[in-house]
Amino acid sequence: METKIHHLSEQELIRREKLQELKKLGIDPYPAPLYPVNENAANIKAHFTEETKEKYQNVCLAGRLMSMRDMGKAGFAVIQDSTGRIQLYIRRDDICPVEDKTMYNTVWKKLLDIGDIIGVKGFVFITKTGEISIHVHEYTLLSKSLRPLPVVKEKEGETFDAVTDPEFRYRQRYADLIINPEVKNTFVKITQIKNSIREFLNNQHALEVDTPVLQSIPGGAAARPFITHHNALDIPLYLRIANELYLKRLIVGGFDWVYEFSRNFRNEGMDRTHNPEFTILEFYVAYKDYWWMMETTEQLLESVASKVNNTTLVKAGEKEIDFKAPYKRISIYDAIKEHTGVDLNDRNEEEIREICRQLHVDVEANMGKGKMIDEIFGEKCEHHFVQPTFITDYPVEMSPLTKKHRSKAGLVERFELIINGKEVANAYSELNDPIDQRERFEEQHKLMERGDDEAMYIDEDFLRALEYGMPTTSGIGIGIDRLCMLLTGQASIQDVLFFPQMRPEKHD
RNA sequence: GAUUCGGUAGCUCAGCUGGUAGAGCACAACACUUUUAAUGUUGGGGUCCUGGGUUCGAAUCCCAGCCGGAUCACCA
Repeated sequence: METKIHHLSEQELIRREKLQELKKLGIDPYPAPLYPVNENAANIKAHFTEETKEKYQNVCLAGRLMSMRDMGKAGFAVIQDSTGRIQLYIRRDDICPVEDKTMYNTVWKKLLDIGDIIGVKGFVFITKTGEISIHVHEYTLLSKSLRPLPVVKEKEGETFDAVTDPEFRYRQRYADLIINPEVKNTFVKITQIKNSIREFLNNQHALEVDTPVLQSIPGGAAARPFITHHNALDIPLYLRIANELYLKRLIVGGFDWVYEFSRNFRNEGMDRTHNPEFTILEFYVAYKDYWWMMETTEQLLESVASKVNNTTLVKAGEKEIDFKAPYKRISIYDAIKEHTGVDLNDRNEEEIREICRQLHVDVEANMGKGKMIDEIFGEKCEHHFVQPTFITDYPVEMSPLTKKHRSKAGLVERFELIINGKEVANAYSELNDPIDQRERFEEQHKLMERGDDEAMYIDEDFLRALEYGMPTTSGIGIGIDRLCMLLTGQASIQDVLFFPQMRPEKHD
């Protein structure tokens, strides 16, 4: 295990020597007993005053040493616990009231390092310069750190030597979290967002469920799956690209409202808004349609935004986005008309192909009508929608799981929610006609035979479920990572995932 | 996948038209009992991403590769 020992830097070697010194002094650098913490940094800083100081005569807290300033027979240090940072004041003669000054002169001043985790007991006071601090009368080493922690300094809100290298931050998120406190805040907020969504849904008596991640037919979306193999069954299995078909089976089974935070896996490119695994919240509600779903969606998002940010406004670069309901609704044809001047109503495939040529939208020869319309929208319209906007009534060819529009031929009852030029949600009135569904699957199957590797498989079991009868249902998928990016002001999906996918590091 | 920018000490970075590597912090030593980017003095620390090439000589120029970011393409 120590084959790398000769690659250690000077500072790492010194820390290992200190480790041995500590052991020689009878100090266990990784002690087993619990440490009786009774306070934390944020709490003390929020509540300590001259009036309340009696309550802070005997505090015990633990954290990571972030800076040390020795001044001879006394010194200051800063520890960071899960709530924040607080200063310590430590004096030799408090720590070592007797002749032997080892615990101060040797252990504290020489053998402890930035990055070590220690526990302290003492009382809270305010220094001459007004800093709430802990006057330490006893400390305990709780974990020795062997790797130098990048030191980030700060003065009057200005940060010095911040570690900004994205590679360092994503590969060593543990270190990123220690030294960049705002990163931690982002992830705490992400959990608040998810909790707040759960609260909204649970208040409406929705049921949170779990459905299979390993699926023998990867359905519910058009995407390339990851494939794996089950040894005992000797069958291929796919990591799910969506959970839609399973949630609909549960609607068939008699639940009125089910939801799941679905970790999905898609074997596709990666960039600022795509990670191979990502999270979609899907929910399905019986006896509703996509108009109802638009209202519910805008209520949900307004409620979540105002709960986690105390405002419905968020900044996205230069732009300001308002999550306050209601959101603009526009059909995809009207959106295209608005931004290109072209009316696509009643146009056939060849006419649309010609329009694409005129608009300089690149289309392939094998693209059908629906796909070309989607291309025009994506290229000419989508980026214009900065404020939350529902784009409605998509062409049927793009939507094999969606109910046909109640009054517009060739279209389906579907909407996408666009925010800041990106799709955040996709919803529809669910197709519940088993015969129509079978035909749509068969069309997909033909596409697959023509080589479309994102076409859907025919899922016989799902069809069997629909044949028992599924109520009219509306369902939605909300891209949680993208929503979190918006609500936390992060520009990259890597900043809302603790451990974004990276190429493996080479260790020699 | 394409284009582009980057990779130098533990961290942040400098290093020009080629001449054998530098700062601040961190680290080590000494001093200092209310400091706070603590301070003062002294010192140690480098596979300049990797491999080739050009050259008397390469961190620097050229080629290939690895890793990362950004933009584009595909997608959510």
